[in-house]
Amino acid sequence: MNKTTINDVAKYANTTRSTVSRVLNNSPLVNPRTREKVLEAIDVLRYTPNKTARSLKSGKSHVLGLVYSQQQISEVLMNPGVPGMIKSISERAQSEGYNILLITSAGVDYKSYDDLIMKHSVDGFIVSGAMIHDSLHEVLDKAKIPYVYNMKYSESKDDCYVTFDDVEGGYLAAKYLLDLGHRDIKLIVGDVKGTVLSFNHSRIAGFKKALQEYEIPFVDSMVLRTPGDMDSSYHFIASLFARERPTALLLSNEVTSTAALNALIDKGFSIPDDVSLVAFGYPDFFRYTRPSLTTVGLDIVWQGNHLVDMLLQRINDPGSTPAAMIKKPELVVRESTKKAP
Amino acid sequence: MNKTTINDVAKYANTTRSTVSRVLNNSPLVNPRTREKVLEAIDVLRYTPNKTARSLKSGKSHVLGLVYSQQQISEVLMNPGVPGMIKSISERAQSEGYNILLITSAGVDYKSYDDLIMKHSVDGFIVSGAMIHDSLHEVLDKAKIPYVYNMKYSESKDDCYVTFDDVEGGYLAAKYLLDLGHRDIKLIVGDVKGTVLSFNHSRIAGFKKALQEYEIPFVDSMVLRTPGDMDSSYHFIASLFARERPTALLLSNEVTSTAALNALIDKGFSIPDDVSLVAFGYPDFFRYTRPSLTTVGLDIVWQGNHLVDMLLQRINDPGSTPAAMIKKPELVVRESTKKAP
DNA sequence: TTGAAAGCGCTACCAT
DNA sequence: ATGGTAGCGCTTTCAA
Repeated sequence: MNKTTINDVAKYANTTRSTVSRVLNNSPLVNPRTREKVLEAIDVLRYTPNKTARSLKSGKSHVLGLVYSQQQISEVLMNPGVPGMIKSISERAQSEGYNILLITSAGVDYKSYDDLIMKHSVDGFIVSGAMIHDSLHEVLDKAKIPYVYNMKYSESKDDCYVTFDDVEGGYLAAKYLLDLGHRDIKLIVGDVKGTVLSFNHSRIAGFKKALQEYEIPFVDSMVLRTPGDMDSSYHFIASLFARERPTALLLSNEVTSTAALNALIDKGFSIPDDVSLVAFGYPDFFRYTRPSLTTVGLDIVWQGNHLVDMLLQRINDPGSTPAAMIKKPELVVRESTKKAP
Repeated sequence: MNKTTINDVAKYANTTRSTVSRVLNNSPLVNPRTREKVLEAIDVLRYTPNKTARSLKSGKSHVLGLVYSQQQISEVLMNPGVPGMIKSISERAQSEGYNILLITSAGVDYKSYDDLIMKHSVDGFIVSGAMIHDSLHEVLDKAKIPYVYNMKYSESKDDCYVTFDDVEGGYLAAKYLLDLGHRDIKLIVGDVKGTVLSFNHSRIAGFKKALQEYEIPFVDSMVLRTPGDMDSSYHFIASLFARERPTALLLSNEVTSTAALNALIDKGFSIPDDVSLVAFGYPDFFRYTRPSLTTVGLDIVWQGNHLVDMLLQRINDPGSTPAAMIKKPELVVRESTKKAP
């Protein structure tokens, strides 16, 4: 450990802690000559201020907690979109003078999670949570710790989140397929502990809206649920196509999309000749599958950056409730879609 | 912020900080009745100890820094293996009572990096670095901050790292292809700022060893360098096959492998009928390509766990230099390899 | 312009 | 078994 403290610097520069501290904090209340001496001392002694002491004094850690729910971490961290978000969050945070503490144990047991939150080691949380413990926001609110979500999580009006317009996303995708003449379309959504997540509800709504424009009645069997992991999804799609022959699939995430693609290829279906595929997710990922997939692209870099910005706003101006940010997704047409057969 | 401090608890329980502290730290030197009262106070007041204060006192932050070099972060964080490693590192660390601080700015400029290191906010570093600043370990050694690498980085004997036996990996892959009758094999390695990384040197050595067993002379053109990003690699492979027709490729990472796979498919080559492919990397990733790829699998979960363990050993027993850990990779045969045409 | 001193929340040593 | 107190390294009044 570098045991050089502010006192060592003061001694070397023939002054006191107070003055050194002023130099460190760019106070104008210090004689240029003294400042010189102090800076020299800092340089010679290779002194750097102890961040922990500063945190204790200021009550701010300049650390942001990035929370992944347990169920997310198992599948989703493998997900190509997540590292991109981690990267954008981390880099934005660092450019603002904050570090990222990665928290992946959330939800394992509630108590440990609570503990972690309450130890004051972070100034706020970015919660990336499909199925975060329900009372999480109560705990956070009670503790007055700022937080932001990557999706609309509760129905509470003053929720802070940065996410995408999934109604629009579902609409865009469905309309595109309908335009191509598809009529037997399945929307495949992830099933998390028996629940359909809010963004999937939105996509379903967008899907219905498009159907309505085409005066096609919605029937329940147009929306199918599958567990989120690769193998389950694979078998789900394979057995679906053993029974039925929809002409187009709307896939709600990267894992399901990959699984569907593989299952269809393995069963001898041709994409897009037999089936058209549209995937929701990280825009670039599906450039690198073969065939490349038409994608409702979610701009994860934008999301990561704004999650940080919004959280910092809440931290710097406690009590403020920044308005949720919602971005329209963009349809990227690639090789996996064509006119209905 | 939860402003409840140890003093509040002491007051509520009609005792002093000292006693509360003893209860918190499970000291036996406290009357059961008093302990009860204190615990009740803690419960009622929803008190949790301030981690920052503890860190200041103890000099330990219970935080581990996970450093990604700038050049890695741009491509490699997108890489499916990296999230797996983050996950395993993070979970192991948490189970040992440590948190992970994600540092992705390393190398942007050396000064900021140095700063970060010196602020004492972490107890040690896990450095995942292809091209970490050369003098990094000098800085760390001078500051007496423990660290571990995910690869053999310097030639120094007492280097701490957890990595894979890449000589064996190169050997396994080459031997397997030679056994299948391949004679025109190219080993494609990433070129990082004009340098071939040590693990690739090892793979080349393993490759040569296998050739030797088959009494095939090694020629330089058997090893080819490509920049690490997806698009460059793609064009590199495409133009290679415009000129030559090797019957087998050894691909040194996930990005290059994906690029090669796509380039070959797009140019109309059949895998494995025209070309056999062997990829180095995260074992599961190449299960999900089509065709799935024969892989020299690197057990990233093992690596992540042991990086944490080794770092904690250095932290808990300063001055100790745990022996490097090296695991033999495993060859997973899948669809991308067959007898030479 | 500078220094002295208090205190952030906690632990640990020394009394009692 | 318990309380008083010093001090971790820093910032920030308040005085000088």
